[in-house]
Formats: sequence, C-alpha cells, structure tokens
Amino acid sequence: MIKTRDDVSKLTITRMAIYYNALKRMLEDGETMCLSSQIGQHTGISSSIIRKDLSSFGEFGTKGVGYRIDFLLRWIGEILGYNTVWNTIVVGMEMPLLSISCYQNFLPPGFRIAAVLDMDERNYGAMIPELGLSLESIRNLEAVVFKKQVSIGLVAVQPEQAQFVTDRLVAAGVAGIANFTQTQVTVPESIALTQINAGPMISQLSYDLARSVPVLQSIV
Amino acid sequence: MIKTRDDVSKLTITRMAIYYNALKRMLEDGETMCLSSQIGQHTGISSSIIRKDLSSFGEFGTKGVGYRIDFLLRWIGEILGYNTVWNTIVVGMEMPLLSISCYQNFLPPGFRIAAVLDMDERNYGAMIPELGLSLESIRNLEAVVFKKQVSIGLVAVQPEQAQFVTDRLVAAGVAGIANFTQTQVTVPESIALTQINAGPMISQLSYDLARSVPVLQSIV
DNA sequence: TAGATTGTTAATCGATTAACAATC
DNA sequence: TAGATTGTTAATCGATTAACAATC
Repeated sequence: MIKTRDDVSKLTITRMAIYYNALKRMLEDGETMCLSSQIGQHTGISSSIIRKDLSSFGEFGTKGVGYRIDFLLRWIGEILGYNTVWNTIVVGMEMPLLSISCYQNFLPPGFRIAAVLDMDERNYGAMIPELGLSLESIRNLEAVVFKKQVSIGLVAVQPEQAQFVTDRLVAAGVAGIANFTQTQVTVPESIALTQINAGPMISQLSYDLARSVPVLQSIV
Repeated sequence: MIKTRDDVSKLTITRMAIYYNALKRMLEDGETMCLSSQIGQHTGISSSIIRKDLSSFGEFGTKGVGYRIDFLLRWIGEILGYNTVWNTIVVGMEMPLLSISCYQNFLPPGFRIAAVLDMDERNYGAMIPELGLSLESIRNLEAVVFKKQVSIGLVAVQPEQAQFVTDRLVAAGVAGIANFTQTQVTVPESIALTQINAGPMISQLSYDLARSVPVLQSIV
C-alpha cells in the first residue's frame, strides 16, 4: 500500500508529522472525514502541498469526498515509524526548555525514554518521577545503550561536548541522533541525524523586530 | 554599512544566527581571522551559501584574505538585533525540554526573560532562582506585558490554549511570538512569528529508522 | 607580482503553486 | 447525472551550486 520512495524530502517528512498532529486534534473534536483544505486550515499549509505530500506515499483519499481521518492517521503513523517502540537516551541536562515531565508530550509517538544521563556528577541518582527513572552517570552510556536497546540518542550537553558525546553514542550502536546543542555535529552516512536549532530560529524574531523599529534602521 | 533589504529569506536569517554561534566559538578558540570555508567546516554549510548570505547585508570580508571574526560578530549581532535588550515573557510550563536555568543559554543574545506565567494555579509563587523570578498567574499577562515592556512572547502552553494565549499576548502589545506548541497559531500581518516544531523534526529519525529496518519494509 | 579568497553572476536544482483530468 | 475533491502534471518560483572576475 505504501509506496517506498527514497526521494522524499525532509520538508515533506516534517509536514507529514504536522498533518498527523492536526488530524489527531480533528479526531478528538469528533470529526471522521476531512478535506485537504481543512488540514490546510489547521496547519497553515496549502492544500496543494498537502495532497502532493500525501500522494508521495500512496492514494489515501477518495476523489470528490476527501480523507478518512482514522485511516490517514494509521498510515501516516506507519510511514513515520510511530507504531514501533524506539528506545531513546537523553544525554545532558542542558536542554533549553522546561520540565522533564513534558518530554513525553513533546517526543513523537513510539519514542520511549529509556535513560537520562548527565555529565554533572552532583546530579547522579536524582529521581525523575515522571519517567520512573533516575539520573545516571555519563560513564554508563555504552552499557545503557546496549542493555536497553537504545536506537536514538538525544544530545543536550554543553556545545563543547556535543561531538564527543555523539561519537560515543554512535560507537555504542545508536542508529539516530537528535542534536539540541548550538553546535552542528557530524555522523557517519549510515546514521540518521536531526539538528534542532531553536536559538537560530528564534533569532528571526529579533531580526524582524529590529527592522521594524525605526531607531535601529538609522544605524545604517 | 548594512544594506537594508526586505527580500532576505528566513533560511538566510537562521543561518546568520548559526554563523554567529560558530564565530563565537572560533573567537573563544583564539582565532582572529577566518575564511568562508572555515565557517563552513564548523557549520556544515557550503562556503558559497555563506558568502552569499553575508553579502546580502554588506561587504564584510577582504578579498584574498577572509573575514575578521570580531568584525563579523559585531555586524551579524547588529543585523539580528542581538545588541538590543528584548524583554520576553514565557507563558506555560509545557515546554518539552529541560531545566529553566538553561533558558539563558538557549535564547539568543539580547533576549531577557522578564516573567514566567503558568496556567496551573498550583504552581503560582514557585521561585525560579536561576532567573530571580517567581511563577506568576496567567491573569497577570496583560499587566506584565505592559509593566515590563515585553516585546516577545514565548508560548509553551497546552496545544488547546495556544491560539488563545497568543491572541492575548498580541492584544497586550507584544510584537513577536515564538510558538513551541504542536499547534500552528496565526497572528496579524504586523506581528513576527516563529513556529518551532521540534516533534515533527524529530520524526525524521523514526522515519529514517523505520525505512532502514528490513522487517518494517515488508509491511508494504 | 603571484596567490588567494571574496562578492557576484549564471546555471542548476528542487520546491511550491495553479490548473485540470480522473473519478467518486 | 451533477457537483466535488483528489492525484498529478506543467509552470513558476526560489534556493543552491559552480565558476570567475575583482581585488587584496
């Protein structure tokens, strides 16, 4: 049913996940069918792109009618790997945002946090009740990856240590890395990598604001 | 000195912030000059794009020689609005990641957290020692934005409340919104908006992994 | 001057849009 | 059948790349 293509862009994959979130909300609202234009209203993405993205993977809709939401959710979930359990390991407590209890809402379906490691020895042993885990030493990295069958590493250490920790995770056998630090890291071809540059993306705001404030314009 | 252009893409602005981070690290390493190819090595971005991005704003380099790092940092900082103080307000404790003490590292230079608001009444009054602030009620939103001259709102509430909180922030007078929730929000033309879709970006990993694991391929 | 690297141009590549044939 | 919306094509738009003239 699912077309297997290698030429699907990263933009398409990210948008598929955005559709998934929107569809889940529509389902919760009691909807059962939807149009590409409705997904567009929920996501701010044009219906043309939505139909094109979906059709990269198969024919999920009915002409003249639209899409069944539950059907679409099931298939997008399948495409994005949401129906598999992916054990993840969090390394570092330098993640910018808030409250570890929210990791769960924030990670995609199927992602399971198997361990949280930190480089600061003072923190070892601290309980994280929301996850039923306690903070472990970075020294356990290789053992934890092996024992808990971790396939994805979330890197949230200080920028200086990002590449070193990434290398250790890869050597220990993870298949994918999400890098939240300000540094860009590199991995071998065979390893999946996502760099999340929240800071640079937020800089868009100060750029826009600085340009709209007349006082600053005059600095030219 | 700085060209004032309206046609610079968001991608260019995000990359400018990435260059800034890389240059700061190079400066800390004791470098004083750099080539576009060296910035490329630190960021994984091609030297062609780097020179093109920079030249959208002016001529910052010297032919045959390269760029002065301190000079470049100063100008990129000016372009991105890093040399101004931007008061920000954090609404919601649903941010996915960790440890509020790290907001500072994570936000771009110039961003100052003036207040943290939450919708959960049980949390009111809790101290955030790293920020020297205590958690306030959402009811104070308008008053805080006015009193502390807040120009940027960081929205980190539950998805269902994202649009409502955004509307209140805009009505209260902020000029920019960073939306960290899974929902896409809309704002008037005149308001700057950045949507940070960490979850969808991370889905790239499970997509890649699902495709590389033979067992799943056979589900077709 | 000879060597090197920027800033910029033209060519390529990819992504988005608009339009419509297919079909429920 | 008539009306509607998908899936897909062709046209447009924008971003990246490669190459090189300008120049330190």
